Amino acid sequence: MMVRTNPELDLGPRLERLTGEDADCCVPEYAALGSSARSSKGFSSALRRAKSLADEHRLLAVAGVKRRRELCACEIQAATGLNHATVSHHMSVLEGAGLVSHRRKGKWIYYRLTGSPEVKVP
Amino acid sequence: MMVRTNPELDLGPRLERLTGEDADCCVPEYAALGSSARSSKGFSSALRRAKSLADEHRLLAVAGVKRRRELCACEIQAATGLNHATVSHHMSVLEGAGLVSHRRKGKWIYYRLTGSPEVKVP
DNA sequence: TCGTCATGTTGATGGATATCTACATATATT
DNA sequence: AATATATGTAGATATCCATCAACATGACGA
Repeated sequence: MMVRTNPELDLGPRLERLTGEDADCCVPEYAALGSSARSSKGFSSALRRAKSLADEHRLLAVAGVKRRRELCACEIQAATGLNHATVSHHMSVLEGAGLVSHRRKGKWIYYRLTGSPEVKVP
Repeated sequence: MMVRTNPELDLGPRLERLTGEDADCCVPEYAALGSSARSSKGFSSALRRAKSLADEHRLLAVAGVKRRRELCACEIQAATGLNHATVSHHMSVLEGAGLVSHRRKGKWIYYRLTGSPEVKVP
């Protein structure tokens, strides 16, 4: 049986270090990786977008707006079955994350997508 | 000044009904919209993916794995600064959402992405 | 201007979850 | 076998947040 590792899994220097004399992989280098990724362009934005979609009712609201192009708050309330106060809260979260915007038409406030409702890891 | 609404905002029958004699927009139709979107293909999957990315440390772990192609648990621990038990919990959440998989190599367990780490609203 | 409808805001609360400690399991080394 | 390292699991706790009732605001019509 081959001992050789799958070349696709070969990570070069790091894996060599891991399989070499010093097997300690928890080096300070990875703390830097963390802070670099955390401060990368779009990290906090992606986090807020993910948080805003990480709720069943908010995801439902966004899915509904995506289908109908725009929905007023009371339509979203009917679609979700929630109290109007809760809908208002959810929509402000989505708007704060930049996923939806609103316009007023008389008594109604219509929400629509500001762009493609998706989250990409930076 | 034109009273006509922006044609891009014209929603046809629904908007006509809204501006017509019957201004009630909270019709049962929208409850059906909700249940249809909720049961649509990929809704629960998208929800779990969004939930799994809606945490700073999990998003950081995924971003790190995306950059390095794979990371072992202790490297993720170093990158996040968390307790190892917390890292283990987070990685099982990500794996449960189908975002990462793992392989064992000796004492270490390496995590990698199963695909593109993103969330799309169905 | 008064009443009604649609929506936003505030405050309280229950439930979800991120986190850690302590213990258990797996692998490798001596 | 015994020890050390890496990781998983269980339970406890603290924090976050979704939800609603109550009140406030804004718009329209009588």
